[in-house]
Amino acid sequence: MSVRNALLGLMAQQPRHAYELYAAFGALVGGEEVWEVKPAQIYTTLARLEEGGLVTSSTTSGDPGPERRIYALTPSGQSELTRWLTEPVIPLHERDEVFLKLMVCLAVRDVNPRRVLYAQRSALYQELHDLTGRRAEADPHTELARILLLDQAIMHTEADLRWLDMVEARLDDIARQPVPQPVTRSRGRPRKPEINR
Amino acid sequence: MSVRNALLGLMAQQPRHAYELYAAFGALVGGEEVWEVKPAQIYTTLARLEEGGLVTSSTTSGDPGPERRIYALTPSGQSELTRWLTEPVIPLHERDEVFLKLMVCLAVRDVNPRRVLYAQRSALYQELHDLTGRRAEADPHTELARILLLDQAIMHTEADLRWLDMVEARLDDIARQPVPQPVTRSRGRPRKPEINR
DNA sequence: GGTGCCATGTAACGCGTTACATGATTAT
DNA sequence: ATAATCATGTAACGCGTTACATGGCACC
Repeated sequence: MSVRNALLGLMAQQPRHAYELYAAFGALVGGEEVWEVKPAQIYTTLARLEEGGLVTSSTTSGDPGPERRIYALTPSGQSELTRWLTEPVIPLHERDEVFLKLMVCLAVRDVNPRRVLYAQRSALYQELHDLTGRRAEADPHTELARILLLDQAIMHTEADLRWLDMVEARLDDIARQPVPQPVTRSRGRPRKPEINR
Repeated sequence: MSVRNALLGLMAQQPRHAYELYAAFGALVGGEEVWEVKPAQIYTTLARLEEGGLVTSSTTSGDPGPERRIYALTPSGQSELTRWLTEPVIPLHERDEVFLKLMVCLAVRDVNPRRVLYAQRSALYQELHDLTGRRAEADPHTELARILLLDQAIMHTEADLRWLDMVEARLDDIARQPVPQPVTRSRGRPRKPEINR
């Protein structure tokens, strides 16, 4: 979804061909390493956009160079772009993989939840170290995009680490509670099972 | 990816049929409203898991009730589950839609970046208010999953709000800088364009 | 002559979504 | 009766991925 709309923005600047969009996207986000997009995605996305009437393409007999398709926004593509820019993103937190892992651990009692916790924590510390290093190297004058993204990533990672601490504290709490029983599947007409009740 | 693996966990508890997995997933994450999964996803995911040899299904002539397929883990499904639980999640921050919107705004100069900023900020405040309200209502003794997830969401939202403040400060800074020129497409053999250099 | 970037795609798959269809059982 | 929930799926699409294939041009 994001890439699609960013492409609309780059075409709004001026019509471009596919590979140019690929390169421009990399430049927009501050380097291909930061937000990697595969060329294949550009081509398939452009095909869908054209199919949806948001862009049109005109073939140019390359001279010099190979034949290219130049993609340009249609009016509906333009309005789609401003719509995207205007409306806020409803954050889809609440869908976290680490959270799921912990819940599965508590339900399955096959792997110790602390193991998940510790593995995650050390991975996040590693990540934080890496991020702050890259942040320190970035030039505030020429690499605005990279700076903003790294700052955001650092803040999120710190928040994740604090959350892990909180989770561990809660695990300590429930360690002194009775052990939850695994769910038994009912026969015939099963009721909706409730886990860790 | 997450749902797939959580299903493996639920089947590790005991073999289950599709709708039971659907219900168990809802219970696992603390309510369907929290992490909504459509039944269709369960069925298609189970088909892929069986195709991949991670689960097997046995048909039971329902008596009473309709005919069902009971899904159970295979050894390779079991090892896949422990693999997932053991390895940490490398966080894919660095792919944020709001960041992309801001970059597109700066490049396109069609919508004011502050508009994006303010829309996002008020949406996040709204979200934060909503989350803290739900958090206050949750019962720490019976709704562990909901509590953990809400705490996480709250921390992330706060981090996002702080980040928006930082971004605004940086926009103030560059407002006193020379305006970046839009990229012109080169002819013949275009070089990789660099935006907002 | 080879390496590497420019440039264009296709095919197939994974995850998730919406929409649709069908029918059994249970509670009111 | 009828509404809700249980229960099972199919079809088609969107976004993203990996892998593969092809060829031009530039530089060393």
